[in-house]
Amino acid sequence: MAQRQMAFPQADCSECPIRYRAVCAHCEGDELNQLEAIKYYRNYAAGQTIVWAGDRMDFVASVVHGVAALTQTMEDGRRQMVGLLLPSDFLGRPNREHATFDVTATTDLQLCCFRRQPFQDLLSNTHHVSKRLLEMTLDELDAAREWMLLLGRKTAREKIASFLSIIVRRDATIQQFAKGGALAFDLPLTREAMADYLGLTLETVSRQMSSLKKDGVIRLEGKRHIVIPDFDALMHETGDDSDGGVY
Amino acid sequence: MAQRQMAFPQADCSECPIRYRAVCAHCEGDELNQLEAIKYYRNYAAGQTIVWAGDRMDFVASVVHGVAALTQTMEDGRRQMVGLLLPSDFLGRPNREHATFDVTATTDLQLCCFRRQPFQDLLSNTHHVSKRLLEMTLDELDAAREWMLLLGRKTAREKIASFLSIIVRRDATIQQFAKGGALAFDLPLTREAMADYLGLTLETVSRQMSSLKKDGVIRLEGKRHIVIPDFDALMHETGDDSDGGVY
DNA sequence: TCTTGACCTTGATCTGGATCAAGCGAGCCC
DNA sequence: GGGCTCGCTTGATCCAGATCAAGGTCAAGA
Repeated sequence: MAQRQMAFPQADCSECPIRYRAVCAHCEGDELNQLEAIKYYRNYAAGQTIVWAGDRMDFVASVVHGVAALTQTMEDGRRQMVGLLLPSDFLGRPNREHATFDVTATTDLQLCCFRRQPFQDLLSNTHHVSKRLLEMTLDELDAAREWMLLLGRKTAREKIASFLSIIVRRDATIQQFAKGGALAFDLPLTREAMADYLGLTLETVSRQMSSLKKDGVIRLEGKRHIVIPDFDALMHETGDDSDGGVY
Repeated sequence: MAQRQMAFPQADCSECPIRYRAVCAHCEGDELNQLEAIKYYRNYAAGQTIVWAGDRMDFVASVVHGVAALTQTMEDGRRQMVGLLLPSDFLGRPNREHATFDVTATTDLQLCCFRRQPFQDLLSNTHHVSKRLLEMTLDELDAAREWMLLLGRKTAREKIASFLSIIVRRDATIQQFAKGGALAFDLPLTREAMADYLGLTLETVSRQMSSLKKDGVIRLEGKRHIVIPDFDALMHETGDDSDGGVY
């Protein structure tokens, strides 16, 4: 546990002109050209909606930088985030014309889009792309199941600690400092978006952040900048098995 | 809404000797022989554990009949169900040696198992099997996200109503009666397992079932047999959009 | 027939997080 | 500079669902 091993995802792939490691890591020659031909970039400002649930969606995409959220909203306004997309994550579902969830940019965001129909054609012909996509989908399913445990059974404090540790583990930009392995990063979400992620209200999020701060588990520099002096101490607050889980 | 269309999954595939529609629906000749060669059946009694999280798992499987549950348990005993497998559902993850979650039979259960390594080999060579598996995994991910909304934002009453409607929609054995379209079925889960599914305690499950009964939304014949006189009335209790959702 | 134990129901009470409400600080526009 | 608005914090109060506790039902087995 002392020498924690973290797998930082790489948003860019230096050999790949598409800069989209997730899909094209093993593409070569003709396949790359095909992907190049159907790709284009799109930029969104923080807070902008990319698609609404039910909208026609004529592309699939990969996050280049920034953060996007999938959310569901009930008729009376109750909202639940159901997906958080960080750089290199995949957005959209092949063989589905309409979006199932609202997608919004929670920070400034760049997407690398592929037109859906030709992308699907490529999928049919290129086995390793669909294998990769299956792998990614299975990983997302595992993440969703962890998230379900969080939503169903964890306390507010455990939810906050778990959320912070998830961000730390997934965000490639987080710097690992020398002294004592303290971690520092900016939250990519408002308190309200965190509440939607965790199934809480924004007031409870704020209170629990203050409480973790008071207890020295985190430091807050400004509203968004977090310093974690001792990652193990944070993990201890998550309620998860202490031994790092999967072996 | 009056003439509700339900897609009942078919557990058996009459043309398919493997009786496993989900995977082999479009397999022919040699592929079928390959699947036949690596398949075997296993039976479990209600309550039995199939694998523990972390156990080595040398097979993948399809549910032939009965119901299985994937659950996660925290150190202090809090439990959350994260998957519910009905007939024709798929169990196990290709390219993963060890189970991530506990798997238990919640009713008497028969699995059609395939040895994992040769199944993976088949996946690599047979495009339509891996395409089918991707499709199934994406469906499961969508289901998991609905489930997250339920866990994070719904009230106890809405959770129970949603659970019942999910069972009705997914269970192929449910009889549709002539008069008024009333539905009747046996719950495949104990109150405790329902609580684990919904992120509640078993007492709250029991109380809300009684409440729905008192209000005439459901009838309870014995502990487990449910009659739903008016499916729309039940749907109205779920908190979901009334118009059936996806279009 | 009686006992046992698994499941389930119901009542009384407690509490974590929701809700309602006020105020703060920092950018931004006039 | 003054006034806004947005994001956030903090306090007071409330309540849905948890917890604690008792008892009911039914099937299996002695």
